[in-house]
Amino acid sequence: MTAGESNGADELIGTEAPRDPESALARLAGRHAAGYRSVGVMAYDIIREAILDGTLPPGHKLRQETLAELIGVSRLPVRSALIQLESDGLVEFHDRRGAVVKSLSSEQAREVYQLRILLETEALRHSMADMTDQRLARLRELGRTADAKQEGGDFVDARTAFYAELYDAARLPIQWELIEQLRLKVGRYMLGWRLVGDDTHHHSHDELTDAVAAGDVEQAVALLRHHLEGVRDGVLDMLEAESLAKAAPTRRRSRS
Amino acid sequence: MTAGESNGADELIGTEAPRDPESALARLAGRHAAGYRSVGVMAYDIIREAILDGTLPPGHKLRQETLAELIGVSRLPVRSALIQLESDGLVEFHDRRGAVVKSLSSEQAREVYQLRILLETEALRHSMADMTDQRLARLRELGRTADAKQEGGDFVDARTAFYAELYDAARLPIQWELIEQLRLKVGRYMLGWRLVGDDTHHHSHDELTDAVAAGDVEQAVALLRHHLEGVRDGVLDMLEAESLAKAAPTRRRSRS
DNA sequence: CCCGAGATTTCTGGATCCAAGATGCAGACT
DNA sequence: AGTCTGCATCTTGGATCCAGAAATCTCGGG
Repeated sequence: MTAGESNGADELIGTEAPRDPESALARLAGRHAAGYRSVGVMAYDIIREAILDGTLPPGHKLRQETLAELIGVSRLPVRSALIQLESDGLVEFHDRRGAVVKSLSSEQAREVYQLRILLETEALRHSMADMTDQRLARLRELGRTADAKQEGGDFVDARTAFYAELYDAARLPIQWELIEQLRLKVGRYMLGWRLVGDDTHHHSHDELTDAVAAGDVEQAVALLRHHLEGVRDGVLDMLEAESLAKAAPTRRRSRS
Repeated sequence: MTAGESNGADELIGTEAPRDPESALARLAGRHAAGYRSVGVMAYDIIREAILDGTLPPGHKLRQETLAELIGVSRLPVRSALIQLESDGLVEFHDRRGAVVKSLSSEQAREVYQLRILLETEALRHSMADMTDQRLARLRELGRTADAKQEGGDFVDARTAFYAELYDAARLPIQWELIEQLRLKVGRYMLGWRLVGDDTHHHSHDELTDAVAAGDVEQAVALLRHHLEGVRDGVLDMLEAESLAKAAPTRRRSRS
């Protein structure tokens, strides 16, 4: 690609199809432009978001130089960010050959959801023991928001807010941290979930809130488990589709 | 026991009392001197080990310059190491004021062990479903080693090896990763555990191996849970003692 | 004698520069 | 003609250098 067109490309791309990571990441960088204490965490946020929303697909090579100039900083904060992302399990370092976006195998996805079910149902049990009306009201609100946003960019954020509120009553910060880690690992694939999810789950957050409000622990746990299993299956389908697409890649037509 | 005797207690804890982190860390650096692909991971290993064996106590300020020249490298790989250690939950960054060794509150310790019980008993159940004689033999060996080493530097390593072998049959790499994270958080306090641990636990690994060999899942799970609860109580006592010691600090003699 | 404001000093965070290793291509040899 | 080896280039990893912010120390005032 010629350098002269990259300026215009930024203008043109308004659709949600991040064809080339270059311009898409530049837009992300623009949104995150101001108000950061250190550019290191800014770089971290930008790259993390880019991985999570699919701008940087699994397997993508992450060249420090490119990322640095796209974000508008030096290579050093990029390196910091990549190190953090490695600890988060989102990228993978190959010894002297740089970092790539980690991809998730079906087995790993299965294990992640197995663990999420284990940890989140446990958190739910603890949380329901200390539920307050006030919290319940907030939960209701957040649940409706999460159910409403079946798609869109802040789709994942809405869910995160709901579960954060739900489990927060348990006052188990380390457990929540682990849950967040696990959610992060599958976050990139949750975006495509609505593509395969059926209507069964469309009100799951509200239903769950009902069970919590009623104090029916077993029902709530069952709903949560069922919900997670549903999402898991969706993610597995997504992974399946993706591996198929990789096996038979779409033909790319040469540009004019 | 009075706080004034805490000096003597330090003698008990270790063969060598790491009075000043300087020289102790320099020795550590010497042991790790050679055979690393990158000095960044070397710095990580050294600092991590220093935190885990108590050379760098909780609350200690980690000045990059000092660490760098002690290890014998530049500040940059030290920064990388600190970032990784932050993700591991071992150090904590204060915005523009550098990093300190994270300390563990009683509540956090309790939560860690609650989670370890949850995750490890689950791993044990899965593991026992796929146990082989070969693995059992190795387990027996490692268990005896772990039981034998009630003290010493590689005390934690022996236990890690045992549990790694025990849970490995389950083929749950992510779950093991989480368990390792949790063990890391309390690793620094496990060193002092034997001081308060009673004889009840001295053969716990061997007993556990027996139950696993017998295929008695519930018995094995009960033993594991009991063992972890015992360690937890020891760690809590240790934390209690440490907070007392902090409240009544050792008298400081003026330097020459 | 104590408290506060300012200056100094120290330390972190970022940028630029340098060296070492890996990849890929081209040429030569079998 | 195919393959192996050597060279050029690219990219990461590390070191030194620079700027900004925070803590401390000191001096002056109350």
